[in-house]
Amino acid sequence: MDELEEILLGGQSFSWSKKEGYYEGVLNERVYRISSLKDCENDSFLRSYFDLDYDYDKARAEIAKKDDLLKEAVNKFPTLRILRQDPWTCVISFILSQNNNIKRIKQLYDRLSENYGHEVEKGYYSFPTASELSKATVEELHALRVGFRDKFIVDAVKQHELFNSIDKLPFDEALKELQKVKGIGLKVASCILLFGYHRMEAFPVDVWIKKVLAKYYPGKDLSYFEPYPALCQQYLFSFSRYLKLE
DNA sequence: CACCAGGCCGTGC
DNA sequence: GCACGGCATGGT
Repeated sequence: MDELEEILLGGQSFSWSKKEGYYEGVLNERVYRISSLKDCENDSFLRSYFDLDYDYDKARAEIAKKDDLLKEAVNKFPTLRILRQDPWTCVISFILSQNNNIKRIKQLYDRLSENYGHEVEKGYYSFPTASELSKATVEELHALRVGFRDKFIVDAVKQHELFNSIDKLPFDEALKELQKVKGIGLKVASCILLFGYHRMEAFPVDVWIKKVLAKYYPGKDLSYFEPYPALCQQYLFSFSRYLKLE
């Protein structure tokens, strides 16, 4: 595994595809092709996107001191970072994510891009904006195989202005506000706040996190993971999947 | 054929 | 407030 694989294909973004020796993704109205974090240092968009100005080494060192499991997780995924993604893209991506797997979420993400986004390079389509997705009907979305999530996407589009006010809200209020949209519950709202608004207080609890908490942290309060809840969560998520916890 | 995946909604208590 | 069944789809 190279240093980008878990960051780009591990379930926080669905914008990227692995090619021979590099990754490519449509972001910022263009196609990016990168093979290492070093490729991102001199591009202002990618520098922010990969959160390159944050001291992950310091955070990792402190997290590794908490317990042996986190130490193993940090060592297994030494370059894992939290991406700073576009909020709207995260809203729809994580609505698609419910009761779904990463591979199929990516398929649906690409299908929405090809059908409602616009071409930025021959054969490459941007993820649709709220305005572009407003053209989609429940029936059309269902025909693209999004399943029961069809009406959730339509509701998110209808309430898209709500996502402009999230940044100003305290964390708990932002969580509540996002859940006014059908199909956004606590977990999806947490993912949107973390990956779309870079709210590092978030601690999304999905089936993998549930397994790792039950097995290794029974009865523990989430405050145990302070002051790096989101990062601890992300390391544990990746490690839980790596271990294939039952 | 089951069972599962970065869960949520509606219902019933 | 909490427990439960149902839900579209495709992979294993």
